Amino acid sequence: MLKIATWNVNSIRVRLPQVLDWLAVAAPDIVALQETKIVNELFPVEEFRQAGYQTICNGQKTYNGVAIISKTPASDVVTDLPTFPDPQKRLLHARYGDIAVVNLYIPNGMAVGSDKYAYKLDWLTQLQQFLYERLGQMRLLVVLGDFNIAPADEDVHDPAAWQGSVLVSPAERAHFFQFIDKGLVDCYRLFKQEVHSFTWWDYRAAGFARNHGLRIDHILASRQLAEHCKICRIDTAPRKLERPSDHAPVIAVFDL
DNA sequence: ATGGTAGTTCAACTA
Repeated sequence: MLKIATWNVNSIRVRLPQVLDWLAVAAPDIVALQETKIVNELFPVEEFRQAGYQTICNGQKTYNGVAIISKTPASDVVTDLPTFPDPQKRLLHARYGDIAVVNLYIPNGMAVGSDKYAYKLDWLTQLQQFLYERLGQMRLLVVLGDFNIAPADEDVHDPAAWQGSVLVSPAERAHFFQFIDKGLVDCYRLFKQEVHSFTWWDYRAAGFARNHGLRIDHILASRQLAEHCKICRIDTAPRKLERPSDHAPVIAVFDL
C-alpha cells in the first residue's frame, strides 16, 4: 500500500509540530507540502529525518515554497517549469521508484482580470505542457497540491456568492478539465463523498465552523495509477486544532 | 460593498 498526501501548511515553521504529530498518526509514505514560506537552508530537514522522512524542497522567503517528504529517496528532481522562468517557488517534481510526483502550488490569482490572474493563467498554460511531457514519460504519475481551482459548483459552499471570483472562473476551470482530458483522474471523485466536502476554509468570518469552504486541493492520478486508488479522503482533523493551517490534508491510498 | 483572520515582517503584502 502506498499512501500519498497533500497539505498546504501555510508556514512550515508555525505548523511543524502539527505536521509531525499528523505524520505519526496518518503514516503517509509521501507528502506534498505547499506554502512552506522558508528558504531551503532553513527547512527543518533534521526534524523530518528523525521522524523517518527524507526531504526535498524548493522554497523562498515569506511566500510560496513547496516540499516533498517521503520514506524513500527521491530521484529526477525538477524545481521549475522548463518553459516559464519564475522566481516564485511553486513546483516540485520527483520520482519515487516507478511513480512520478508533481507537487503544485498554483497561483491564487487574486481577482479575475488582475495582473496576478493573468500570471496564473500563463503559469497554468506552461504547466499543461510540462504535464503533457511527464504523462508521455511516466505510466504512474500523481499530480497533487493546492490548485487554487474549485473544479465544479459542488466544490463551493456558496456558488452564487463566488460567481465571478478567482478559484471558480471558467478559464481556471477549463485548465482543470484540460488536466482531466490529458488522462489525469480526480481521485477524490472516484468515491462517494459527503456533499459540501472542502479542503480550504477562510480564516475570516468563522469559515471552518460554518463549513464555508472550497475544494481546491487535489490529488490527480494517471489512469494507470488511478486504477490502484482504493481510498481518497480529506482529513479535517488538523483543521480543528489550535492555530491551524487554513487548508486540510487530502490523502490517497494506492494498492501498489 | 466591505470586512472579517493569519503569516511574514515590522508597513504592507498575500491569501
